[in-house]
Amino acid sequence: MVKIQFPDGSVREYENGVTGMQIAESISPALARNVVACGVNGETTELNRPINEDAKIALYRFEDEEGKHAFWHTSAHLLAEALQELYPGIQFGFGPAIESGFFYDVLLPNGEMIKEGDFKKIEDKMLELARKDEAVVRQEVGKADAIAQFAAAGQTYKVEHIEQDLEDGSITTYTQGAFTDLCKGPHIVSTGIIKAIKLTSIAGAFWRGDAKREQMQRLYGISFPKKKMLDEYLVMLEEAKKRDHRKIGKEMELFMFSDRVGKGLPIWLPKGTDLRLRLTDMLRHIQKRFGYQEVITPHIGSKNLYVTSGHYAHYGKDSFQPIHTPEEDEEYMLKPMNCPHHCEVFASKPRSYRELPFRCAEFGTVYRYEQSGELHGLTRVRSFTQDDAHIFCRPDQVKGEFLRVLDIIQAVFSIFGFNEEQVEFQISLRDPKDTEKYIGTDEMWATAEQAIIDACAERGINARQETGEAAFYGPKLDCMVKDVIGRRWQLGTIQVDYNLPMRFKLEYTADDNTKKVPVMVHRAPFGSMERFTAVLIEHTAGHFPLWLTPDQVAILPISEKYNDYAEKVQDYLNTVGVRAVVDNRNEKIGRKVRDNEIKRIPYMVIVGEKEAAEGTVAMRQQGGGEQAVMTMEEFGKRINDEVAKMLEATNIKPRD
RNA sequence: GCCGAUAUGGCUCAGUUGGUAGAGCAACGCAUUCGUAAUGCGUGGGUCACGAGUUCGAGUCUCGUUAUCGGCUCCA
Repeated sequence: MVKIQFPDGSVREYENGVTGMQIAESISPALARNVVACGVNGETTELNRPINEDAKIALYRFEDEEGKHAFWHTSAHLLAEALQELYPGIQFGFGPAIESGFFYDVLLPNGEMIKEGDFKKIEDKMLELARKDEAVVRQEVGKADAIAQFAAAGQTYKVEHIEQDLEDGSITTYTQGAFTDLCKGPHIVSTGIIKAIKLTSIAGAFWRGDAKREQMQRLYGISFPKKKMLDEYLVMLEEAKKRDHRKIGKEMELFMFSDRVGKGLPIWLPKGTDLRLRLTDMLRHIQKRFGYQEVITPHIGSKNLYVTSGHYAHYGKDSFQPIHTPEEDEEYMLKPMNCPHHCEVFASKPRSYRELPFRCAEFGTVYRYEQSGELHGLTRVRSFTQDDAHIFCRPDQVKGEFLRVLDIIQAVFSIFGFNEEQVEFQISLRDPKDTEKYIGTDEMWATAEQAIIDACAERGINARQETGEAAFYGPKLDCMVKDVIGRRWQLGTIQVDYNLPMRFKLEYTADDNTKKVPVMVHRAPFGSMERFTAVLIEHTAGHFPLWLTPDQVAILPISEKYNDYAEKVQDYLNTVGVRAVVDNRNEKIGRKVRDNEIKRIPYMVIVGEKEAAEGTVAMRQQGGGEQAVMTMEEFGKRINDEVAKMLEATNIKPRD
């Protein structure tokens, strides 16, 4: 017989050979919620593996999302249990499982602080407790009892949480050993299968995310059922860090920051600029085919412009403050967005319904005062260039315009090989219960929201819908991607706006000769050149596609005797539009190959006596791929053909 | 902005309990003139982020400033 104790304390018996799945099916749904998976005697196993006598079952399957959640959630409790022993009087906040690992928010008494140097001690204590293999026991408690219980334990944050957020009848606690936590579960059955633990970092976190409340210490950690899995995780993390755009940006000399210029102000170096201009040209080419008209507007604007637009009232504190010119008593701001300028472009002459939609595009550089602690490489900066455009159209044209923008996004993502797993879309809708917060009529909102939903559906985009996330002026669609270590960054956004056209009193003459207010659609499909480049660097690990990469070909002479021929080849290639550099250092060919491999140049051509005599080059593909000998003309054509083929996809036209 | 950590030649990093800086790579020079992931020898290069303080003496200890990193908060 197999005797199994469950999280609620109950014990059941099963025949030998019963599988984890059969056990899960035999118990009540409420209990099964806690039966995430199973492991036997500390060894992980699949749910369908037979379980034999004397098995002490721990419910666990790590690969399963919910299994990870429970495993890491219990690990968070284990952390708290260890901390409680090590630091009497410690206060606990929240301690959930997260995407990779877990954290616990804590506050030591008397202003004491946990330091990174304490990690080893804490990890050891956690492992010591885990080895006791304590059962995790679930218990339902009434609200009054729960408050009394945690008040007695001195847990004021837990008490506050119960009092303010929890309802009587829905409160449960989980106990392992001497530690009891307020928690809704689920958990693994016992702590014994937690075999490898690593505390990863410590950070400040405000209680309830409120910057006005106490700041607690947030301890991050990760745990695994096997030491080997932890090692693999750490190796994976190291590998990911090698793709960090900040590291590669430095290695490839793409961009830099200077303390003297100022934090958050990126400087694009020659190679990075070269790449960015090519990227901009590609987007520009596509936009032209989609009927956008490009404009250029100043980097500053009168403060009144932003007062009119309403941005000053809403976001003034997040902008660089107005510059006062005492001579003429004027105030100017660095432009935090391009929309007001573009409204003025629309208003520059009377508009007819016949010329709508009017699509006004600009690679517009904007300046925003981001909090210093929030700056991050190229992904969060204080000066950046949006691939911005504002579309002025009739309400019935909104859906069509969304479809056209989605066509652009999908085309560009496919050019770079982004797939659905890497890109997430979110539709932000208004909260219909809180209509006061939003401007515009119910009908306008319904039309616009339905237009976004339908447009996504038509283009096969699986978008998450978030109610209450819309801007006060209209619904929007955002596009998110993850960086190397799983942080999410927003790239593109498409937003419907009923507000600005009214504030700027924009109008067009309709077919019935009445004046009507256009709808404005903001769109920046890739967000900013900075963020998009950062994502591209991490996505490609610096191995940019041939058409985009700064140096396409490295020419390696076998010895200095062939430097002249190498330069001749370079001249020819540059003439036919191929970007080639010569490595004329006095080094052996093996060394040159190695160095240029590390520099991530897609093609090398090696030239020596034979090639110089015959006018040929010995091609080598990056990564030790294809090798072949051909004339320099053939090689130039090959590169150009390959580039042309890659860029064919940019010759798209709107489908509707 | 808040919490914590970090700051040493162009890059990556050593530097023991405070005794006045070191390696590898890169750069430069010489030799070599080489056939697909590191040829050898040599040379130059650092106010140890910046500013105060403690001390006979500070890269090392203390305080402040700046920047960066990890989070929190924020993100038009």
